Amino acid sequence: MRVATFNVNGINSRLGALLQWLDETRPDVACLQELKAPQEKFPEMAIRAAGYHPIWHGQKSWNGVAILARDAEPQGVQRGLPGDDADEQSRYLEAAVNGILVVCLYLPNGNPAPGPKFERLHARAQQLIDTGAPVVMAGDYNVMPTERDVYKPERWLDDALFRPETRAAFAKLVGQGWTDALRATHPDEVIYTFWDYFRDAYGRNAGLRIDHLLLSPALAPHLKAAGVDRDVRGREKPSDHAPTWVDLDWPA
DNA sequence: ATGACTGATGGAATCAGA
Repeated sequence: MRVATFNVNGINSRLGALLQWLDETRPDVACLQELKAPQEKFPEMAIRAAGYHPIWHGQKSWNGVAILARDAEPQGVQRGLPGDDADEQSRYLEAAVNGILVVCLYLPNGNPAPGPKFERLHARAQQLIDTGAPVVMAGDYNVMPTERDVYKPERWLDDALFRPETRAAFAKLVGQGWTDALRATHPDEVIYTFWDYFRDAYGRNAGLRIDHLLLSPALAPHLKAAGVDRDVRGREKPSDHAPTWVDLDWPA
């Protein structure tokens, strides 16, 4: 079973690229971020025609997240990160697919630093760990966990994505018992998931690893492989992120 | 230190992204 995450940076302007990638790689679950579309502008028919059952949490102008499930209906849908009734941003979705709880999240950028805190995500993530269920938390975390995950670490030291407190918050999250699937399967490799549109960042491989798939203790033993569909970033009219995925030994 | 590039909004110029 393959679970992927892809910050599409506008689902309607990216629809062709998204459908091509879905057709080529056929992930069983795809978590999407930055839909940049209100609820009623989600291209539901095109997604269904591609063989996927979508749930989504839209928002005008920015944000917006979706979970697409191939040949399966997502169950028990939860919209929004619990713990703050005043939070109206569409950045968090939960649903069960094939017996796995899938979390699709899009964490705030945080700039200008120091930016938002992680408390609410820590609390929810701990609750999910405590259930003992197989969980994958996939999405755009806007955090480079270590120096290996930035093309020029010294230039990012004072940026919210890489400041020590941000990295510490991510490390604390992982320390609850989550497995960073990309890093677990490629301990020493330089892997990026994002390249800025500016100054030919992709051509220079000036990238960041900020899209992550975290596996709960019940799911981590089923991890078989993980990777980045890097070539998608090099196509016409690309998102600035590339799709990132895990393959699980789990019946689809 | 700054700006470069892209999408959404709204119908030009500005904001947000990371």
